[in-house]
Amino acid sequence: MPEGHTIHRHARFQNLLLSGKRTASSSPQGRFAEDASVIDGCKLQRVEPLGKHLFYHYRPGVVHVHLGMYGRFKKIRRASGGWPEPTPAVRWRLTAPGSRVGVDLTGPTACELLEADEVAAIRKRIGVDLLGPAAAASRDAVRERMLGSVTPIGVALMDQRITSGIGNAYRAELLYRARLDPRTPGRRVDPAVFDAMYDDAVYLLKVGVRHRHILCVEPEAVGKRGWRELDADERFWVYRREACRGCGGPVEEIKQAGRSVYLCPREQRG
DNA sequence: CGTCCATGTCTAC
DNA sequence: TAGACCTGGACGG
Repeated sequence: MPEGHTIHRHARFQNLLLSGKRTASSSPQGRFAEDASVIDGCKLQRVEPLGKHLFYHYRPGVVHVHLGMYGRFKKIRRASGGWPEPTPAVRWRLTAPGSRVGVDLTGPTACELLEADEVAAIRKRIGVDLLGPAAAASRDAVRERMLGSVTPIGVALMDQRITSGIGNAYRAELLYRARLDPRTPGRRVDPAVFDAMYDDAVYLLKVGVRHRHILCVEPEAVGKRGWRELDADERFWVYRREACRGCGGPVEEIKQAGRSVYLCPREQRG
């Protein structure tokens, strides 16, 4: 489930597990084998999340990981007989000799060892990380950019060059929670509505990091007392739903930049 | 077993 | 704007 919350959660966990340690790297699947051999046995200094990207800082270089649509990490545990046999699809196995836990990465769009200038080029094209330290202070600048344009707000929210971390599910849910039609041109969006939606994005992403799922429905709205109690089908107001959880009306599916956006035409206005 | 679909992004036409 | 990348879960037979 790789939107920004997933990436930050992986970074947090993997930092606790592996940072500051000499780590073993291998590529059972083979496509990362050459790069893995360069960093095998080197100390992992830090795992840095940036939007939907991860940077693994080593002395010889930086491993850049992007999960894309299919990528996932799986926790592995060392038993008495050693580490479990990797499936043939494991692109990167990362473990620390002293630890009982490691990770297997499968299916990423990117898993590559980069030089400093290549990392800098990626940073340059990634906008404000809504889960990063500059999120709150960047609201004015992001509002200027999105509301100073005719680009539909639903398209702008997904543009990782402006803000990073929001994916297709959060986009639909943020727009519903703001009662905003995705097709509304940026310059016609009410600034106060935008500010509330921006703060909501930061809030929901944090909820997602904490609870490991995209959760967009306040528990009280479905008669629950906590986020952890939400069932899988109670997480969304409109995303991939037939009926709007709010008003019960039909959810409309439209395409923006090639991706489906779900909205409640009764409640969301431009 | 097969087919379809997906929370993402890049690239070629 | 379509195709490519690449994996796994849901579902049908």
